[in-house]
Amino acid sequence: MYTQSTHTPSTATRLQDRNWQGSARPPPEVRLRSLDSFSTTKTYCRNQEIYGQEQPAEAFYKVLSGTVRLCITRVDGRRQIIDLLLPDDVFGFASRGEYDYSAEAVETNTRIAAYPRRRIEALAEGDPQVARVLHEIMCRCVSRLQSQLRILGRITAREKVGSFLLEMADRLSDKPARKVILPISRYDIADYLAISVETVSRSLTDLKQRGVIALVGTRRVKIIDRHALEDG
Amino acid sequence: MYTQSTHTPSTATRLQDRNWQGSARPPPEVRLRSLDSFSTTKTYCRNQEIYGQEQPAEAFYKVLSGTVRLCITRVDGRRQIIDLLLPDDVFGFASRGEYDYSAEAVETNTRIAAYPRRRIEALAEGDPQVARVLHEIMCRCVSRLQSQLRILGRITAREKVGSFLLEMADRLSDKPARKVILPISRYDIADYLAISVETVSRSLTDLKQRGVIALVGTRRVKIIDRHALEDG
DNA sequence: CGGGACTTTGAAACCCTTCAATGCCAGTGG
DNA sequence: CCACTGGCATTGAAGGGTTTCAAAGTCCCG
Repeated sequence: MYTQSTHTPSTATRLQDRNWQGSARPPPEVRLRSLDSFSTTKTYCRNQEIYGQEQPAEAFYKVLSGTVRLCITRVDGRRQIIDLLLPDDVFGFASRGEYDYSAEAVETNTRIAAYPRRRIEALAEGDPQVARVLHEIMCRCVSRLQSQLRILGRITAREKVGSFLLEMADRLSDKPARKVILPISRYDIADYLAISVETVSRSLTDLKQRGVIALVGTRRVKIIDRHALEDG
Repeated sequence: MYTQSTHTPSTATRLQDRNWQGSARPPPEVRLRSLDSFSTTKTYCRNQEIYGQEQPAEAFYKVLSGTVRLCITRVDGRRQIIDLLLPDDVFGFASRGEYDYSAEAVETNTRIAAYPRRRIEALAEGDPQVARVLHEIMCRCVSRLQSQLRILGRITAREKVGSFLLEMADRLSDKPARKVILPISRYDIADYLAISVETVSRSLTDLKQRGVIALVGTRRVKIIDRHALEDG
């Protein structure tokens, strides 16, 4: 089902490897090599569950490569994607001891690092740097969820799809990019934006015909008129 | 415009005053009286701004009484409410040093405690308990935003309004309550659920006529059929 | 080369938005 | 005391966007 490997220094991954933001005085770069000795890396298959809803929350996870979706399935069978995790994103927070949503790998060869919650939290008790990094990670998570709320709050499907494309372009690249390779299918986009698959497809076709974007195949998107995407 | 008062022991408020959740071993109750000596309490008027978008993020805030909305106004003039803060909720996190949204008091006599960010973060550096509480607060924030995403992800307006009523009932009371007093107007509900005011009104009327809820005046809602509200 | 999943397109029904008007209520001033 | 005003809430009707159902087209992988 999956391959598992203990962490090795050469493939070192850190829970967070960036500057301490949100603080007025920019502190030195925080490298938490100490955390990596606790992490375990697994490779997941397409659609494979990383953890299930209502399972005890025993670890934080960080996406090394690939994409992860947090979902919930309603009683009527409809699926909702609550969050989409890209490389370097951290997930697995739970405020009640168990996960509120299930986490699934989107594609085969999705590599995930798992950090045992208790050990990390115990570490944070003693090491302010660890606590600080945890805090920044949470801030990023909040920021990501707020962005998604802003997208879901838009009125028309074209606006939602347009904002989604921009969001992906920004998150998948360090600089403002003109080309995006969509990490998920139309179905996933639909469940992420709370619109039907057909509407997703029609919106993309619409944006293409308006000359706002260009499509190469189904996953490759070129952003031609960024301003039009922002306004809807 | 507002009244300001330094903190006094008699009206002691804590940044967080609950058990450490999300951990396997339940630790003793955490009372952070030390943080309160740094907090400043202000009373805000109806629609008064607590902080503005893109202002430097200099403090965390906790709602003591009343309601706060985090909003953004689009270029087309439409307003979106990204988050709704009720008593005991903490807000004001920023991942880039400045606030992403503006915060406004909903009603007159909204009391807010402000905790200077730098001092709290400095405290957290030295006191693991502070860091721990900060972490739990962030978890609650993430949980709240995910709930809102779940609501915005529903299809029909009736489902959205129904979920919103349940959410308010759960958040405004410790136990599952049958009666809710809505803290915000129809306009605010509309901007929070990303539907028009008229649709909010029609949805409520619809739910009333189906016997799912009862309305006393415009703000008082009695939940009659909780199950129907959950399913939509 | 075939099967299956994914994507696109069409048409009808439905829901929501928009525009418009009315109703309601509290606060204010005559 | 009453009329008036402004903000909020409700209701109606028309138009437009989205969902749903259906079908065809495309891509990928075994």
